[in-house]
Amino acid sequence: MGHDNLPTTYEPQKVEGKWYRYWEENKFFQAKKKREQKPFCMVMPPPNVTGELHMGHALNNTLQDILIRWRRMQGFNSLWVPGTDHAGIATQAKMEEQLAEEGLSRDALGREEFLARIWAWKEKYGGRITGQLSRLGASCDWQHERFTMDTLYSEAVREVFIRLYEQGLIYRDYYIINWCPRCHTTISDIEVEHKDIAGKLYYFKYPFKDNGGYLPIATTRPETILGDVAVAVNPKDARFRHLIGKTLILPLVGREMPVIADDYVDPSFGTGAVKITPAHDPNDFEVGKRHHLPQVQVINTRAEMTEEAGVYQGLDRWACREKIVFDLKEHGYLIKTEDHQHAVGHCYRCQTVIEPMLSRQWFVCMKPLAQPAIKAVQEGQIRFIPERFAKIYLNWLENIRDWCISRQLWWGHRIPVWYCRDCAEIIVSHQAPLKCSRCAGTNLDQDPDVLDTWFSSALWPFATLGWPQKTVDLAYYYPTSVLVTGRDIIFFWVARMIFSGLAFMGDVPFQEVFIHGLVLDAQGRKMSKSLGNGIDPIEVIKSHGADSLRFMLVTGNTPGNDLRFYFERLEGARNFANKIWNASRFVIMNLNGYQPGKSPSPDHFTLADWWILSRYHTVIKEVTGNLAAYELGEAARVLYEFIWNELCDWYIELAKPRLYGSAIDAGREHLTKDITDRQTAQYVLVEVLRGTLEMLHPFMPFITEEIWQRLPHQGNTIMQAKWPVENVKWIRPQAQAQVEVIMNVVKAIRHIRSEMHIPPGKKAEAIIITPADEVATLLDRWSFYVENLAQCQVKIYPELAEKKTQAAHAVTREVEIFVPLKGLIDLEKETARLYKELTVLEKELARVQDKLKKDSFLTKAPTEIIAKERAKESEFLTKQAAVKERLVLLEGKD
RNA sequence: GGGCACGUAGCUCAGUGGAAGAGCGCUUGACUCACAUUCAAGAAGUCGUAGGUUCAAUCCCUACCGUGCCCA
Repeated sequence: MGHDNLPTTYEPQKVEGKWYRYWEENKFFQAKKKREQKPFCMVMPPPNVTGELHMGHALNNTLQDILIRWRRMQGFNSLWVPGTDHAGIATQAKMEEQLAEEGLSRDALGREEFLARIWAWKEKYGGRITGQLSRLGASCDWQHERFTMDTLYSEAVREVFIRLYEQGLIYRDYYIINWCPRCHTTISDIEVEHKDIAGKLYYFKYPFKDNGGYLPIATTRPETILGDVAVAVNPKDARFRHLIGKTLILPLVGREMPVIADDYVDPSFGTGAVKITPAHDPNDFEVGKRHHLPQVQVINTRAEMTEEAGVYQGLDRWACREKIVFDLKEHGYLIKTEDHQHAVGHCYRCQTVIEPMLSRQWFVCMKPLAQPAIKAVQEGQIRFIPERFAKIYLNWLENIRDWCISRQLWWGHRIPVWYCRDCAEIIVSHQAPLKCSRCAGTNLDQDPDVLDTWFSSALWPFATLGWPQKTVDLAYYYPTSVLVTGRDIIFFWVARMIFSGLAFMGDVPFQEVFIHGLVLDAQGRKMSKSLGNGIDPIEVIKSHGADSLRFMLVTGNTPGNDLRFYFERLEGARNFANKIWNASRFVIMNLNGYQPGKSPSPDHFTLADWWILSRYHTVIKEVTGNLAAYELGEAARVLYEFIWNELCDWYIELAKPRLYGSAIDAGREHLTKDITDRQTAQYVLVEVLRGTLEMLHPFMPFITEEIWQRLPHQGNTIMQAKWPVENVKWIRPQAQAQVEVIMNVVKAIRHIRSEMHIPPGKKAEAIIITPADEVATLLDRWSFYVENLAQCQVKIYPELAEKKTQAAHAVTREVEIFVPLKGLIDLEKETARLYKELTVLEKELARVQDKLKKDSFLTKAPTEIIAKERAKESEFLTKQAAVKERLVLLEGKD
């Protein structure tokens, strides 16, 4: 393959689409039909079918894609099930907005027509988000794509409802529910967001019927006074004990109501006397039930006052509040108002203040379902990563309340319940019954409501695999391996999948739950539509490439923690891609004479070869280990550093002369002229680069495929390359240590060059002093490396023959270096530099010696630590002596 | 009120019971034949505060301060 067509800058836009099509057309994403290998399965958290990809999706799917690509390369029969969710409230709300723009409403349209419109919309735009996932590189099996409203999926939902009903775990009852007046539906407890609001606490007089006195009460919601049916006090509260059983007259309304005693009342709050509104407050509802109080509904589903509110009927709840306060004040009932911070429930979707309301709804009885779900996590059948999320999960399930599952929406799974108009029988059935099972009447009405969207997504891990049918997929892939999801939906989704899986499959839905954080903006705020601070992943992909976005999202991120989106970091990722591109370009351009399939004899490996191979195998070990521990960011970091700081900065530089074939030093021609040496370097470069690209492939799938295809390789795609396996026989600590000696020398000479402003083009002389034969031999054998990398001529002596002042001095762990600089040495500067070094050395030395002086250290610390400290001491002493001697010389001459 | 997380270089974040790390930014020098989306060198941190455990603490424990999130 020619290299003329390789531009110096990597252009992701030109390659990403091509490879995704290639992978898809060749069915590389599809799980294998043969079930011989071990399975690895994930189900994708389904995004809203009509939604668009946001950064949260990008992060979530990047993490999943990394895992699935890695496991696939490891040889697991891997299935990643994609799909979308019908997202009841969100989708319906969007459709209603659209209708409003046309001057229409859902009521005007009617249920059938409304649903037809949503389906049409879904058909038209439903593929958008999946298309966007493709842009990201998601290697999910599109043959397995599911939608929560698919016919078969709907069947599973009905099956679950019916089974739970038959087990007595689903019931219909009157209860205080959370009503969103804007979404016009009930929502469950966890869909209510409690926010502290600066409100007021109003104190009113409630007069007694039989004398002129009054009982003071306090409330934050005066509009609910109209629905009051009692005032409660704590039975232990001495202030009020004598009043229990007396009758009060409700101001403005004139209703007679009792003073009751109930433990629920907190004597320290307000006046210690609490007005009771059973139809509009969950606690009051309970109190009302205990005391058999009536329930007076004064606020309707539009959050306006009902007929029961008398003259206030038709007023909006807030307007009514003002009016009531005004009227009570007029009539002398207002005692005072105080500023008061209190938590107010808001709809998680539209942020409207929730109205607690008495209503008849369907509920799932949670306690019996929660028990096994608690046990599964406690006993380790499911592991949370990071573990702390298990506590959050358990705490929630242990305090679980029944789940309100009916929603007053049209878009969703219709509740499979019919009511007989003639005998009020309730019929639960898969299909519409023809006649009543009790009275045989035919006047049947289906419940108008639909199920909470999460009721259906709770079945995702098994319904997508074919449940309730006993499919091959279900038997093979269930329980799935790991669920990857955001920490914001542990309650909504993770917990519900777990108890559903246990209830219907008799087994956990996944073995591990990998929780990630949220993507925040640069200021650390949550990305949101209302703030307008969202960043569109597709725009990022267009400008920087999907690989850069993925790499940026995965690095600098630790499990469970949030991460901030920085364009600077995105650029860093793009630069990394470019770095890889150019390193590969270098290798590809230097493959003349490369012999495929021929591995050189180990005799031909140079020190550099042993070193990089040793490092490479260490990296394999680290990356694989990090992936297994879900430390994806750490794995990415290891690869980044290996590629940039070792492969590029050192190995490629060391390999250059061997490849170019031009002798740097005539005396060492044997090193460069040797065709075998050239081929050895090529071999090592190709092996290490290809293997590294393979490890990087899960993180940056596109660029790695593009390059891999251009490198000598076997197979059709990097996706199917075998994941590199660490081989300890290649790990050579000695080679690593030796290269480190050389690197230290190179760095020291470069440092001198830079400090002394020796022009880069100018060759310097480097006199290396070392009494150690071993080090001298090493540096002599590979002086060519030092000369090449530090632009100098190396001379090695056991000791300094002539003490020169006109030379810059450096000391490494192993050697002393002098760079003679005739007339170029600024003695003052050099002396200052040495003093600084001496200070540092003395500080370090003092610390080490203090340690070594202590008996407790010598007796209690492990021997290897003591040995290490002693080695440090002698090293510092040597260095210190060298620097001191140098200073004496320079200052003496001065 | 309860719980959890975080507090490390100017910024954003890794990390570890035994000599403080990266990226970006900053300073200096260089268009060196893979790459200026680059290379080389450098400055920069009482690892939130106070105690405790330990031979040894940035890391473990306790309290406190600050920030964020979740639950009630």
